[in-house]
Amino acid sequence: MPELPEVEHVRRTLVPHLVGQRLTGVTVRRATVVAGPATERALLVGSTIAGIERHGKQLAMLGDSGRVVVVQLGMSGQVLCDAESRPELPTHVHIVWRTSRGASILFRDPRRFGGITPLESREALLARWSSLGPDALAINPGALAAGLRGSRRAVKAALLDQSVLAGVGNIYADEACFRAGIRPRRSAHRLNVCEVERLAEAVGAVLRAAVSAGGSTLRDYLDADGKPGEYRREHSVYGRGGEACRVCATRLRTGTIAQRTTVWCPRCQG
DNA sequence: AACACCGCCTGAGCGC
DNA sequence: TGCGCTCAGGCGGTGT
Repeated sequence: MPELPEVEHVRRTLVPHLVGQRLTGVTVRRATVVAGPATERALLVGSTIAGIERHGKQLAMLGDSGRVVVVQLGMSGQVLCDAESRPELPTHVHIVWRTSRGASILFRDPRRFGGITPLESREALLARWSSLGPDALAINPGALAAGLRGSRRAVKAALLDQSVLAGVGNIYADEACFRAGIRPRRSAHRLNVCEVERLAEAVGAVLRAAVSAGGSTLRDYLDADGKPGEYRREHSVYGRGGEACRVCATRLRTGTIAQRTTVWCPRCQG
């Protein structure tokens, strides 16, 4: 489940493969993953990739033509660089680009919650991203307070709202609430200044730790050793409902907030 | 107008 | 062994 740290990790690993490279061709194996016409021009064929940017969970490949391709990974999306040509493609590969260096760039997305959105200009990208809140890695207490102000819903629901804060998903929302000592069901507008400050610090700290670890879920995926639970060791609450809190040993509670499974410590999160 | 909620998808994990 | 069930969740669309 890619959230901001996993998407940032993908961005960083993609840069050396793509930036400065020209896209020489594309194979569209499933056109429905592309919003609008899946033409070569829209998919940057003939363009040299000038940079790869990220805002929240969205990736954008910038072509020197000025055109842009936005990639959203959704639940199960991957962008894979396949230098050597394998005999067989993995399953659920929807788009394959070829670069001037002879590499293949695959967009794979089994559940198809993700997708590709071509845009005609960098201005269109900025317009698109302006409807998102500030990037969660750069969040500060003032910006978070502005996003929570006047919202009566649960603080976790607000954290998951990409127009409030871009990049937080279910895992890191729970982890951030735990770190801040805030019960996720609290009404957002009832947090005091001190609590908003703690929450902003917690969101940043949790995400930075995950980014430097290469993304907790992604690393789990890359290991591919069939070793379940390896990455869970890093999480305080996510996926640990019913188990003992690592701080106070109280049994962690599970519930549903904003249609998402939510785990919290009834003692640490007052 | 803010917010809740649905439905899209596949694979893992489970009980039988 | 294998079947059928539940669960996982980002996010656009629709309902209240």
